[in-house]
Amino acid sequence: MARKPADQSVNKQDILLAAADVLQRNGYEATTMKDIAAEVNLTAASLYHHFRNKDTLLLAVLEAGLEQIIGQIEPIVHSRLSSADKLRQMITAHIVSLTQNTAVAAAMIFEMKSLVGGRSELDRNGDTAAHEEFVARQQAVIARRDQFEELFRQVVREGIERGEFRPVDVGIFTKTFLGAHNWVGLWYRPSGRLKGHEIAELMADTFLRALRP
Amino acid sequence: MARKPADQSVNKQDILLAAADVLQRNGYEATTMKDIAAEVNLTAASLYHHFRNKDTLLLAVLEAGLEQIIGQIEPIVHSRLSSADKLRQMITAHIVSLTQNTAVAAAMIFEMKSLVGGRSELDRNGDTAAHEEFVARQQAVIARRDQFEELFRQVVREGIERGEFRPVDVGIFTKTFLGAHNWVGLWYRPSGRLKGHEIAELMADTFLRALRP
DNA sequence: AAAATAATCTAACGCACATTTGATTATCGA
DNA sequence: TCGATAATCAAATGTGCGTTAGATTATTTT
Repeated sequence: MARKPADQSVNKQDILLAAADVLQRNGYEATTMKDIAAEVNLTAASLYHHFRNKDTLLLAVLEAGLEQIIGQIEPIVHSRLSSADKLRQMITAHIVSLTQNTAVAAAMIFEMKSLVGGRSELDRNGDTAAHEEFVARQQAVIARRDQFEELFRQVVREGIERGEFRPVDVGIFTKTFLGAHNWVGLWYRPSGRLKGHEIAELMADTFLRALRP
Repeated sequence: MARKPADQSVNKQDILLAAADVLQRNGYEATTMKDIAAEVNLTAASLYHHFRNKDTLLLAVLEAGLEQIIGQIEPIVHSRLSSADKLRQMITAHIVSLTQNTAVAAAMIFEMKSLVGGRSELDRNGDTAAHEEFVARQQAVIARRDQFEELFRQVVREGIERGEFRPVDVGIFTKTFLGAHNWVGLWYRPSGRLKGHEIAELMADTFLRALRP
């Protein structure tokens, strides 16, 4: 089979998107390096030029997805809007983002837990130096996920203090709507009855109503 | 190693519970037959006396979990309560059930999708007879999951017709609170600040408020 | 243009895992 | 009590997958 001569080389970003795609379809364990490589017209071996190993690749997918969404949410928190307006915009941004990249969304939902409790491949081999760096990045992602959640909690708390919202259990209420959001990433289909922003609006209505004093 | 002579034999139910437990911790692909077997003090080979293969075992876990929760919800739907009371009881029953058996809950959330899109091991081997039976059971589980969701939709619709609830998009609203519920199964810890029934109450409050005309 | 580095490939390795085989022990119905 | 069936095991099989080694080609630097 003749090699395509000018098939220009692939970068990490391409691989991350492809990986998210395959991950969404198959889940981490069922996703092979070959699957991911095929998606970008490479061989499995070539991926190791870009990523140390499979676990690191997954981690990079999660990191990228997390930073992307936090980048969208954070400015809203620190704006001068009313708490209600903030929350509405945050909810919308989150859901729209999830529906626009369901691949990354699903990867984050399904694979995040493998960071918390899961045994990773590296656990048994002896490269402790690389392993420790990996564990550190792993914990950083978990911490970042918590910070993300805290952004929402902050706004709910603020709204209660300002008297815009009724007093609710901030932790539970936040987990309630974040759960609803994440779930969207699992059932949303671009071909469905409603678009992402329409779903977002309906859900924002629901939760802002539930917060009315 | 001397065999324990009177270690009485294990039944399918035991295996299903053990499997759900391991599944929760590791996810389907990362769960080995040996892991499950160890949980009930058997060897991997022995599991094949009870289940045709690994896929069938997963399927049985999902079937059992689904029937369990439907059995709890269905009577409420057909009772004489107000729609609001029905919904409150259904929400509570669902969440309490999820928190009482987080193993099965997580398995259902994470592994259900492998029924929809995933490639199962059997896909490539040639036993078409067994394979077709498997596919049939697989589709039955998916259909049953949809029926479960329809029970909730039904009550929301009924409440709107009776004027108890404001008119909402029934499909989206239902997916909203079911998403919130399922999420509970992923973060709930028995050692946490609130018990299952307390969480259930708070969430029911949220959604019933959002439905007020 | 030479040297250095980046990107990719083919081929091979080793291992963990699902599954099969065939034997062994327990239980139960007649 | 005996034959049948259920439940279990140890051992072997085959395969798919992550990963490595080493060579080859492309690109960038000097």
